[in-house]
Amino acid sequence: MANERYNAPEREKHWQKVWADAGIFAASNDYSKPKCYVLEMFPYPSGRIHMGHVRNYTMGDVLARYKRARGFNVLHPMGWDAFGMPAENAAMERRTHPGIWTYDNIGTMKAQLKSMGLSLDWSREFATCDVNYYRHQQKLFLDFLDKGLIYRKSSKVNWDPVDQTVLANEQVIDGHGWRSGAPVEQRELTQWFFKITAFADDLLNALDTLENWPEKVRTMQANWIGKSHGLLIRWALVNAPDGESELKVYTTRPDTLFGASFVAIAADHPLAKAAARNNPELAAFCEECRRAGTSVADLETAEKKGFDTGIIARHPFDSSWKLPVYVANFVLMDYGTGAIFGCPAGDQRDLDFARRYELPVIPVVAPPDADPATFAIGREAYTADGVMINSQFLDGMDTETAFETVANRLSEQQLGGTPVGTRTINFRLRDWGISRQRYWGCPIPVIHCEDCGVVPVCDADLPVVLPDDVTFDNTGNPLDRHPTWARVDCPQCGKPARRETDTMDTFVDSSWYFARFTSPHADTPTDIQAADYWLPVDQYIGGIEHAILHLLYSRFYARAMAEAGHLPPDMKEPFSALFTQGMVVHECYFQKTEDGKPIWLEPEKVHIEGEGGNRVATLVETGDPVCIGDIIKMSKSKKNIVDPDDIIASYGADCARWFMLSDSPPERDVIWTEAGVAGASRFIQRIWRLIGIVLEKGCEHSAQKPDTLCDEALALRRVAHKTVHQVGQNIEDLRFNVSVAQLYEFVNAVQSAASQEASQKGSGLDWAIREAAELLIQMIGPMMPHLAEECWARLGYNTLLAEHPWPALEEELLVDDTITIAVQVNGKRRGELTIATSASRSEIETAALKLEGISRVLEGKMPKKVIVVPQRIVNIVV
RNA sequence: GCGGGCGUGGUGGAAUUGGUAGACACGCCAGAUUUAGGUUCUGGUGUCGCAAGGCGUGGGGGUUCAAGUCCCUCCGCCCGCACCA
Repeated sequence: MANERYNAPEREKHWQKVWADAGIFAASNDYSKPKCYVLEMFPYPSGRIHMGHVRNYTMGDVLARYKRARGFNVLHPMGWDAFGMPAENAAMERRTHPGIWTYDNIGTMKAQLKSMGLSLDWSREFATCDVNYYRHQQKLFLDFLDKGLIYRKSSKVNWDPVDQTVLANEQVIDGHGWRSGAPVEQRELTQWFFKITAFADDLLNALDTLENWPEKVRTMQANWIGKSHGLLIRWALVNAPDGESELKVYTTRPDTLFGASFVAIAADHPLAKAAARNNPELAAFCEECRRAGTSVADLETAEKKGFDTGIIARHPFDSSWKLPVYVANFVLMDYGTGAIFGCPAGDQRDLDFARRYELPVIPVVAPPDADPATFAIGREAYTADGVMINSQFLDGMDTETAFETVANRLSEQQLGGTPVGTRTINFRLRDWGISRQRYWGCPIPVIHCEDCGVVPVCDADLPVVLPDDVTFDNTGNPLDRHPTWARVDCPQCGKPARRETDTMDTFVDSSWYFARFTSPHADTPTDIQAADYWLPVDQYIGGIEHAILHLLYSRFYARAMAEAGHLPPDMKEPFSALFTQGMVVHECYFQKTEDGKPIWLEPEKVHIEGEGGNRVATLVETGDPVCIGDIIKMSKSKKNIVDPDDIIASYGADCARWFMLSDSPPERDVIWTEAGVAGASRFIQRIWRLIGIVLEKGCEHSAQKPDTLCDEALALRRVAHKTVHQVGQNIEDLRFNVSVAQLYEFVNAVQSAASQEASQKGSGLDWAIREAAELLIQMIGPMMPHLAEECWARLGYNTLLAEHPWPALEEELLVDDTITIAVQVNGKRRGELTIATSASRSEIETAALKLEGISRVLEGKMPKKVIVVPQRIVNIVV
């Protein structure tokens, strides 16, 4: 028996069935138990799972299994982020329905996830395209609308004229639609918006409370929210069209007001539009501005250009000081007021602009160490703080004082009966436009009536169900083309009216799924008691690519849901800890065509020999040479993909899981290699053999702990219990790679103890080896659950390891009687000292000075100083 | 430009948060066993040196009894945002 290999694929299926039949991974509704909610970002059902999923879900599963063993009531659910454009595109290509494609994929991927042996509570599974999910999303929409958290406005959108749909900014590539390739147009459309800006300050401030989030994500969100303190200044205008008398300008640098040499407005600014009506040249310039500037490359190379409108602005502190008003291509309509005052000395863009149009450059802030009399601006603006110069009553002040002084003066100064300057806080964050002209999304539950306007669908009429009889043989939104679906009577006046045919952005679906998992079958969106118990998510795990959108939207949703009574009132942050895992990367292989273009090759088609820089790749079939490319993220286009199914079928899920946890720290990219998988597989067989050896030793499952233990036995117990302690701690800290290393080390220790022939009866070594083996199996349980379960049974247990508590530590074994520490002379290691752990400083010092190697180095010299850090180190200074 | 991160053997990476640098794994070398099939076992493996011993965590400088870890500075790489007034 012991010589047989462990047949992972076969035994894994067995244990998966046993777990499923026992139903042990369903979260309990016993709210008196301590809870732990472990969640990995749910997948989009694109077709098949990939190695990124394997890594993500393995990490979550290790934590879930570990927490369960530690006595927590664990919620570890899974679902599907199932609405979205790919399903519609697939429907168009395959002449099928998006729902059929989506649910097919879910079926496939669910089977794949099950083959990984994840401890998921499948009883809570849902897809966001299930009516029973999106009906509640519609209810949330209506309640948010009622609370004033949703509004409708006309806004500019990216419009793909071929696909007849709105595109998100991410879907516009170099000014062209990512799918159709058509030049994207800007269109004014009336859209629904979520008032995320109402929470801007809270979303920013609360970032400080998210201690268990990566610093990077918090910074990215803070930058995205983009809070700034400034002053709104009203400039009096002369010669403006339509008798316009003033222009509002937002600035964060009112201190530089005396350095102003022009005013600039965005091409879309109402004043610009008004001025352009009687000025074809200006109109053409504005049009040019609108067209440019979609791609990153454009922005980098774009020169600062402007057009003098002929309008004059009067300086707030001196009405005789007249500044030209330009339309400028670098002023954005949707930030601040769409208008700036240009201070060339203090802003690089303004300086570039001023040099081009030969406008004055007046230095107003001098560096603290510069001579104010001679300080001048050359090619670079001075943007840092300093001392005010050339600024009348501000001269000599520091930047901050000057800011305050200007703000105070302008708030007292009047223009047309109201203050010229108002202190303002400005955010970069925009409200979230959620209208999409697509079919495969959650219908927005409102009705448009000619008489009553926008009328919300009554609660009783929910859900607004997507019609199944739609066609995808044309572009645009199939809901618009449906003959009857949109026709409905107005709930208020009863006259014929029309349903909203836009659907919600799919980011809405994923903004509250974590809350729905806490009561997936409730008749209301959430069950407050369940939500109160389970939320927040204790550990959320997913990719960094969601650092802003998904994670910010979810934080907004938690607040909005609390306000609408769907979450406990004090619930704000949905995810108390966030972990962003690295990608799975793989070498890519290619051959070159005659014109030098690469033809990418699947890894299994390539054979590699040699090592390091001498590696040679050839085509398996023909032996033709193959080029080895970079190590990059697994992707279909580069074909550097390894299919999880293939690995699980030949090596088993435990092997894939173990490899994913080994070596690379979880936040860093992991390189998938054949050698690494083989190593993991060898380790599985090694554990299997080790258990065989332990069983042969003959120590019974039920054997009592002997009264006396030999030194070897005691030493093994010490190692075992220390390892249990450390592996547990490292799992909690998500340092899986370190846990893995400790387990390797432990297996080495157990194996070497087990191979000792000297273990006589009565020494207790047999018993200690048996204990160590059982502890080993319990420790690998969260990581390689099938192998562990199999070994657990082999060791004589007829209970499930998956239900077994984490081993209890014997604290006294964590501390050794003796310890070996380094002895340094002048900071260089010259010897080692093994001494009682409890030894005093003077005992350690005496023993260290007596060491042979030390006295030789000292050559009789008297030490000047001896530093003793008990249990750490001795350093003798001569 | 702004922000975040990283730099340790041939490779992935450890290092109790200032205390024996290179744990563990991969790879490689030598030997043993078996030699059909991702074998197994033993030993070695930072570097220079026959050795004693030097030198070693991107470079340089500093603090300290002691620095991979802290400070300054320079270099290199990766990621995110980007005309944000």
